Amino acid sequence: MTENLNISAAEWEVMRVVWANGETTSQTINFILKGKRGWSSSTVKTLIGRLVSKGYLQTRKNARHYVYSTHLEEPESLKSEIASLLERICSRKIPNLIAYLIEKTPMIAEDVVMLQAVLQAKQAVAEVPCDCFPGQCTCHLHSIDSILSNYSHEEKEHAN
Amino acid sequence: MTENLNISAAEWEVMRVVWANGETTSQTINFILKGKRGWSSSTVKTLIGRLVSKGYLQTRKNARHYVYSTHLEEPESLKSEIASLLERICSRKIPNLIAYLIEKTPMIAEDVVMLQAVLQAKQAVAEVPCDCFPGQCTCHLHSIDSILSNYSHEEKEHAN
DNA sequence: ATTGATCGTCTACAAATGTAAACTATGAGC
DNA sequence: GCTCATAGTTTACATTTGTAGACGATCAAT
Repeated sequence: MTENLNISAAEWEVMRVVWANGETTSQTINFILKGKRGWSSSTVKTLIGRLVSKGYLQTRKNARHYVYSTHLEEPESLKSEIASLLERICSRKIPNLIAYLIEKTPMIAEDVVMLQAVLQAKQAVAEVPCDCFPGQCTCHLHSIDSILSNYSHEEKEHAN
Repeated sequence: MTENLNISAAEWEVMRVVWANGETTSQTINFILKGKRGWSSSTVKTLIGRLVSKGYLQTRKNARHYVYSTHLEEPESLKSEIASLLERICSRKIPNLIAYLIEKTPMIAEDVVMLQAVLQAKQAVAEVPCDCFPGQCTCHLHSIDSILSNYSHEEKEHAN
């Protein structure tokens, strides 16, 4: 479901236009991104081209010219990006990050209620395993020093 | 507080080691990342060097060699990364993303309680403004078509 | 003092990304 | 049918990133 996309930041700007407008002409994309980012039409053409070749945009010939559309969903794509980011920290710390997001995101009462409901339904587990590689998280720190002292004299030569 | 970092994915691996271990020798970083990513010591050296020149790692000469440390905090750095990501969607949709994170993140009862408390304290606002550039979000979609029809005949020549 | 291991700096190079010009094909207006 | 504007394709080029070898300095052991 949340497979690895690779949509660069600049390409994402193009995707947003297509997500917001559905079938979209390059003229529209151009107009919007010239306004938002000051990009020349060449730049936008390149980005569209790359998205097409990556398979993230589809083209359909509409009379004279192409119309672009996408099979990707915006929310799914963002989830995929977020998921990659979250791999950067210990999974045990994710709830703290969520707390931070709740605090810093402005939201209306409905949103708060909705989140309360989600939390209400949340099934807790007995323990969340630390999924970090030893030495990259304090959960596992203990092992590192001892391992290191053995290491120094065996693999050094090949370490070069 | 959450200023723009630019720590690449590979560099982040090095930062994690320093965050987990505090003052760290290159030997330790090397050992851990050779294990986790199979990187040669050259690769790790380059990454350390880049982090030092970007000012994210500090060096201290400890007798024979350097010891690396950082002034950045891991949670702050991740917040900064997340914040940049969230600029990719309409701020009105962030609560949905938070809901998704709550659902998909495994957590213990304590975490759930903690989040409930945070939500309890959450101050809702009357309305969250859509901060998207017109044409990149359905909130503002209405304006685009009309703007576009005017556009076609004035700026086209310069748009080339 | 010489030698070798260690580790920091310099150089290298391919791939991805941001940005854009040049070229080309084609439909629309004259 | 000819010309021009529009928009897709190709080529270009600097920067960042991932990955690593070569070079150089220095401490430790002999």
